[in-house]
Amino acid sequence: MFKVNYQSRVPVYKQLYESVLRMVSLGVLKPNDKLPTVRALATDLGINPNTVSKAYSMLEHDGYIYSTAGKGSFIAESFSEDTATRLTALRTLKTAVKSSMLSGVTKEDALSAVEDIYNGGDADDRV
Amino acid sequence: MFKVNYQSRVPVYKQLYESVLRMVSLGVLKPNDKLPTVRALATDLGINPNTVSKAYSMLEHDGYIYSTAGKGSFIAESFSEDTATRLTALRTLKTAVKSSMLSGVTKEDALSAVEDIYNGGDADDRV
Amino acid sequence: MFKVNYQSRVPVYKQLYESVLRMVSLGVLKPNDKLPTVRALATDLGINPNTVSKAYSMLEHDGYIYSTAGKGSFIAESFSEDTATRLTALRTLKTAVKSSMLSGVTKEDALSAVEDIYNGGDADDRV
Amino acid sequence: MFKVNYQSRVPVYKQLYESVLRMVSLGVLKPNDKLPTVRALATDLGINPNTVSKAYSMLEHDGYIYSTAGKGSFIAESFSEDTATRLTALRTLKTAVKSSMLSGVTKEDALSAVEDIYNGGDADDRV
DNA sequence: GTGGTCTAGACCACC
DNA sequence: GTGGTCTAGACCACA
Repeated sequence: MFKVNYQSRVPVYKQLYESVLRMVSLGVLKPNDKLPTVRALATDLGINPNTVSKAYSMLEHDGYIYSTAGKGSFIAESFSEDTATRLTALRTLKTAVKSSMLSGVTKEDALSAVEDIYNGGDADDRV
Repeated sequence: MFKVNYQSRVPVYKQLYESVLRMVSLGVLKPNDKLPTVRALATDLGINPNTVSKAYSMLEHDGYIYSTAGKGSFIAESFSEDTATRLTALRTLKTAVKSSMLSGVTKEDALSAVEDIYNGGDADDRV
Repeated sequence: MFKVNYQSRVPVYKQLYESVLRMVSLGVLKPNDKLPTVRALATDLGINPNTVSKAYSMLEHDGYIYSTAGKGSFIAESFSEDTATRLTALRTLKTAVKSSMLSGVTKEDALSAVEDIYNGGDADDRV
Repeated sequence: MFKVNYQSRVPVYKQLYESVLRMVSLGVLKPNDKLPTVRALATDLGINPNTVSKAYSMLEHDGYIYSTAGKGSFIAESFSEDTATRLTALRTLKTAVKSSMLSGVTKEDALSAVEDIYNGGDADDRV
């Protein structure tokens, strides 16, 4: 269900964090669904339980899941598929903006690109 | 001229690296413009010269600036000269904007995302 | 395993950088092999950990190795995987050998030049 | 007659050093030919006389030129066009070997490439 | 004075 | 324990 890339520079706990967000945005996980226990997921992935615990703590801190001792961790009620999708989309967008900036795209061009799209312009239009 | 956020989890040298790129993207710095000397910028920002040096070294390694001992550091001519890559970057950005729009991201959020990045915001910050 | 020449004008970190590449070219190191830890190699060579770290950082930046905190540094899989570039490199080398032969370089000199480089000699040394 | 690239990472004095070698190998300068004076060349190129002086000192140290106070600097008698050509060719070869090594060419392949060429193999043969 | 390298020693995030 | 970052301070090559 969850996968981590050990060769990646991205910390494992962060990969787990984002995996949960992705699961919700894809509709695989829904509000009040139960997440695997820390130990189960740790042994399943062959990683340290501390790492899983760290990811869950961050998710709880950010209000995306809630945990109750003895029962487990669950997707927060407020964390619907829609909000998850919008959230991940916004993050992807930021990454795209950043890489375009690093490629020499000026701020004006970037802003007008956004305007263009939201005003009905087609992404495939010649620039 | 350059600013760094010491609270950020993003390394100072990386903030400097991107600041220079941003300056060029904003048109403040142009090819063959002289960058502040390593020591001057270090004392100006209140940081260690090594940290500035690290940023400059990386910029040079990546071909964005050129440095010569005894003279200083300068914006490379080839920087942002390649309009072809800039145009493809812009098209990639437009595609990203469009898909984010389809995922429910509002125009305001998209615009502020652009502002964030060009003002030094980090794409990796949790929303 | 790794050796550095402290007398050389070539920076130690660069010697290390090329040593790793040489090790792979010689077949001593293969993809996913673990490199010595930064601290271990530093004490082994009697140099500062920062210097080793600098070499490793550059190797990672250039995609030859990958490092993860808490685990170590490893030879990248993609390294020397690209036989195409290796073949073109070999053809370029042959052209260079031929033109040097036509310029009066003896076979012995050419062979010892190759030995020099692969044994750590620097191409920039004055002859 | 002499040119220097101020943007290059190669020190100016070294560019001058190699310029003289190239001039001899091209037959432009011959044994006992007079080199421009330090001051003349410095003002001509718009660089510091110390830099020219350094280049000349190295050339003299390596036996390629000789200087006599009050008269100037001259190409050494032993430094014929042939030796200059062979010298520069060997240096070019070393550079080529090094870059091929960095591209993943093994030592064996490099050595057999040399053998191939000197045994009559054509550089354009398929590898 | 300029950038480049290196040391010594510290703290942090990650596993 | 592992790599990553930063500081403080030193020396060198270059112009």
